Amino acid sequence: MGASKLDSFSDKQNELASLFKALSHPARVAIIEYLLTVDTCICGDIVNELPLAQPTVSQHLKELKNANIIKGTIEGTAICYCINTETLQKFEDYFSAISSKLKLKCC
Amino acid sequence: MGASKLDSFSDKQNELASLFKALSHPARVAIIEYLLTVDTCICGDIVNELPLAQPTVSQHLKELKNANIIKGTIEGTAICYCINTETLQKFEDYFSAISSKLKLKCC
DNA sequence: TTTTTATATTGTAATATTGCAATATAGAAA
DNA sequence: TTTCTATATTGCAATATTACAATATAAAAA
Repeated sequence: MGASKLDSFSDKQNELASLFKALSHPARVAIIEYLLTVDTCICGDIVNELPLAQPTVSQHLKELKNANIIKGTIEGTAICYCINTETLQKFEDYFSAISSKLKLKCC
Repeated sequence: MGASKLDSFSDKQNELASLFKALSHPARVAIIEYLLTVDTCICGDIVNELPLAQPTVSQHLKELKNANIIKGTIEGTAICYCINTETLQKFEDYFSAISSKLKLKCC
């Protein structure tokens, strides 16, 4: 015991939980917010923005990429990261649907 | 080492990460979705809805309560749970702000 | 009071996450 | 080619999460 019983839940619930998990660390929130402050995709720089060592940042970037929250395209030696708009849209859609449902009831 | 370096990030980033962490498990997503399917607050029942033992569900409910995502009011022997609309609104606001920012740039 | 019912807490084992030094990889510059 | 520069991978220690049996708590019913 100790591991999550993922099989017991629906694919959608697992997918959503994975998306939230990808944002459940302040470093990864910071990465998203940094990508939002710059006008274009950014090559490099992310390591210098965070108070973490390069392998740690690389690991966080990998998790965000695996969750499809950011995209990374190779640009010579560097890698150009940017936010995956479609995935962010999923979050917005999910919470706006919840919000609509909540407005229909009283508590 | 191994623990998160929470001190290195802003309060807002830590707060957001905590909110996402609260939703980063399929059982907790399932709890939220169950609370959304019923018209009013629900007393009990949640344990029967999930494929997990009572102490495990209780622990997940505690995490959602600590994150202010759900509210629980004592109703005799039972406890009446419902979604905390204000916190859910925070999520919606956050992602709709991100969405607006994303529309202003091209990638 | 005793019993039942609903939920919380404690303790603990299994597993996952976090962070980073060391090292690997691979394209660009010299 | 060799060196530099940017990023990824590996390995491992510290810590956190998940799940649940056992137990505790506390109000309601008998």
